[in-house]
Amino acid sequence: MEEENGDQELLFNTSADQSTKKHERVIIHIDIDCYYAQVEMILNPSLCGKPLGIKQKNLVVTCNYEARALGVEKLMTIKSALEKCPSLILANGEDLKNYREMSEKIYHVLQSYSPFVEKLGLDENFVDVTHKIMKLPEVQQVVSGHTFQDSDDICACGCTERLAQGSLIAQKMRDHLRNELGITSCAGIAFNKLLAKLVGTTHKPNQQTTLLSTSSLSLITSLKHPRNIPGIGSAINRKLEALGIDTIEKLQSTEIFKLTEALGAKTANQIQQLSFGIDNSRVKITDRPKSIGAEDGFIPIRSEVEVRKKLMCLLDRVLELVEKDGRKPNQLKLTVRKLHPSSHSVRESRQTTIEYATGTGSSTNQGPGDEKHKIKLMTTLMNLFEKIIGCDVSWQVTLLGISFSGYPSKNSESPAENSINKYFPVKTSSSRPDEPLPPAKRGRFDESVLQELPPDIRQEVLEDMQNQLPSSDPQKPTDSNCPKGVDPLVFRELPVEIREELLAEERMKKQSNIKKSNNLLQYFRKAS
DNA sequence: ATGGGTCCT
DNA sequence: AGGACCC
Repeated sequence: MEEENGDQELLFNTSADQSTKKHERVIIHIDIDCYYAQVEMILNPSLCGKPLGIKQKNLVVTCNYEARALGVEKLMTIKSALEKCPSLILANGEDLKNYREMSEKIYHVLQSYSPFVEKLGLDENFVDVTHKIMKLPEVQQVVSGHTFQDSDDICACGCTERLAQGSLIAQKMRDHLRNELGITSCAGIAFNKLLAKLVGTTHKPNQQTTLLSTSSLSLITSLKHPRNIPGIGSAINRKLEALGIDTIEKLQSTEIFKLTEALGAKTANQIQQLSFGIDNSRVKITDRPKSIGAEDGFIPIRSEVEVRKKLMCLLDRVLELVEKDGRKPNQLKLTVRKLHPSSHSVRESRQTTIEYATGTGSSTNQGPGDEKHKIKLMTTLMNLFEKIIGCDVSWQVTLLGISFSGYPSKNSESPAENSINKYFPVKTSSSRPDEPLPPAKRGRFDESVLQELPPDIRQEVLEDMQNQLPSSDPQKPTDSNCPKGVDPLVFRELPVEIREELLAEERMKKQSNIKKSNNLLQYFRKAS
């Protein structure tokens, strides 16, 4: 069972730094260049070559590179953008329909390279292509595109070749997007999601960059400020600043208990790992949306008549999306932004269960049939509105949002005999509860098998694989999984990379019945 | 901010 | 239901 690479890698797992299975995965992050602007230029090619800004309300939310060359920046107000660049052409980007459509086309192109595609917003995708990496007869280490900070040393785990191959796949993806959709993009290639995303931004636009594993600390510390790490937002940043932590290095070296005090154990560990470039989170296949909604912000309104009008408009927009989706939601949420007398605004929401009448298999199309339905929904929305406004005497509302959720989950309760087991009958949980899959076989499956499956079953299988693979599972929280035989108090005080290393070894031991422990763990064992 | 989304508490 | 994060 452990044919090729199993034994020898495990037996010579000596270096604390570049060891065995550290960089198993190959992750590609694809980021479309100035997304909204590109879509508008494709829809209206006469805009090409001219400075173009996309506006929402009184903001330029993004702009093309011609506009950037003239000083326009993202999130400028319309006013200051036009002062900077009087020749700026503006397109309204409040209706996301066209952007959603192109986003789905992009997703489908990427899916043709790997089933493991995760969307982040409308213009970014992570793709896990680990299973596409081949053992090549000859050493092939030509990287397509840029390499981040070329360095001579080669990681012992063999990831250099894998990442080089990943860069070739990324190049093919980007060529495909360009040729089929006319879309230019950037790509980052690395062994985890964090680093793939970060390295992709080092050469923009329309370029790609590969991070070799030996440069990962260099990349992450080049960000300088913790706030620049995806996953560290404004709230965490405020707390870090209260601790005087304003560089990545300080975040790396802060005692974990200090971070835990301020942020809780889970977040503390997560962000300290991020500060070392460690990110074990999986690429999660993006399935159908869990919520479908629409919002509109506006100058303050004060009457229920106006609220009703706004809600009718929003409801029409969101019902169109829900109808297109085809599923029947059973939850309806209203969110309201109230302008508080004091000056700043507050969002509140109320949710309720509904019976959604139109949709799926019904014979009614967009007809008078669902007028009654809309009226019912309007009634429940106004009831929710009252719950929020309630006793307020002179309220002012500056935003309304409607969102439908609670869609049926495909994986309903008893898949017992019918689905996965039919295709993989022998080795599911029943026969040998504690026997893990051989490491060499994990993550490598014959895709032709997948192609044969009915689409719904295929999705189920892929999700199942993702959920079962221990190799790339997010780290379990903290001290509770201190390795066996190690003093938890000692464990807790160790630097995060060492803890990571110990936990990785612990996981490997559980997976395969390794006999010799020529590794870090033994040094931390209590004498027995 | 804008108009969306996700997940965690 | 709110709050954090992402774009």
